[in-house]
Amino acid sequence: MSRQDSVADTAAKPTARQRKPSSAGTAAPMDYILDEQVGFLMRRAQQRHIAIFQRIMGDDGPTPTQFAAMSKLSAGEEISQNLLGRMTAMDPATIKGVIARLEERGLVERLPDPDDQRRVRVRLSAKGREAIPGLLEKAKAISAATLAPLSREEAERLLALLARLD
Amino acid sequence: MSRQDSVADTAAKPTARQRKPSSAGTAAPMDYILDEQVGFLMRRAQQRHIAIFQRIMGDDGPTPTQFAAMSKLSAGEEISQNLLGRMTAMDPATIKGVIARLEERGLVERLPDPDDQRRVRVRLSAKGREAIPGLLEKAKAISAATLAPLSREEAERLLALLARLD
DNA sequence: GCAATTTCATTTGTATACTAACAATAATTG
DNA sequence: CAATTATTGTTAGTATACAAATGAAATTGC
Repeated sequence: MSRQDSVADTAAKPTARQRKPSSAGTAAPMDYILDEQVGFLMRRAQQRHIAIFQRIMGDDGPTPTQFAAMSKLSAGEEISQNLLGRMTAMDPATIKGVIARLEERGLVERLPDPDDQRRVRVRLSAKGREAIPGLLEKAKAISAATLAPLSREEAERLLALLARLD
Repeated sequence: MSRQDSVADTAAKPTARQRKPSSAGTAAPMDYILDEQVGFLMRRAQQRHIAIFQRIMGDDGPTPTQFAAMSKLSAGEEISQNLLGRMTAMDPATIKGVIARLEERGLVERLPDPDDQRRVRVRLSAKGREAIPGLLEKAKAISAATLAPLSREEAERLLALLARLD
């Protein structure tokens, strides 16, 4: 059941352009094709990636941002919450929720920083550390599955180009 | 230059970032560098794109998904809400909220479909139609600014590669 | 013609993500 | 040292996103 093909099912979209006979009062269509814009293509590619992520990580697995935080914490050091957010490209408000949910699931611990009363130090719990090897294995499979439509050279080119867009 | 696989296999790995002296009971770090994974790079590129989008559209402008819906509606025809969602890569639950917010702002109208009692037909309002030319102009600027770090050839290559990831 | 299935839209719940405003604490500087 | 500024973390609010469940309406399959 479930798995209602979300968006990708039977194409309601002809690959052809969105042409419209220049009719009376309608605004001129201009030459703007949504489906070819970088933002739209990135959104769709990410939707597919996230679906792959959830399929491989499983229902009780971490979300992409939760895994990103755990991955950075797996280096072993305690990191302040905000710094961890910067390392994983998350806003302070966003990383707060991510860490809260990881803490609820017993995967990370939050400790006061003795040197700075403002800071909260975050680290993996024992349970979190034990989960890391399996998660890394799955994360590699996720990256591979996401890039599967491309050859190795194409994938390398894509990653290089994406890296320049930030 | 063939640096690493990033695709599937566990191969030899030079250039270790994320150093970790193999200490006691900690899990082995493996060769997984978050910052080089396709999902992380796409998330960052999209964050930048959305920031550009908001800057150019302005504070009272549409969001990316709101604009996507308006862009498809600008062809002039009335479309059912779910079909519009498929055309813009949005879940039925997602497109519902997008259309509701556009309706609150008077940019679209929702009408019952006389031929199908289940359907809601959506179309641009007069105010929405008037806004379209300016929005399309800005949308072009947004795509250009997002791709600004790349040459034209690189941008074309990126778009072609992204289009194959969906 | 009618039961089974599918489609459409909605509602609820969870999880990003960002802005803005805020309080507490550190760091800087005059 | 006092005043200013910066950093850290939190809360509230808005807007995607998707899963799952539901009810109503249309199609189909026999």
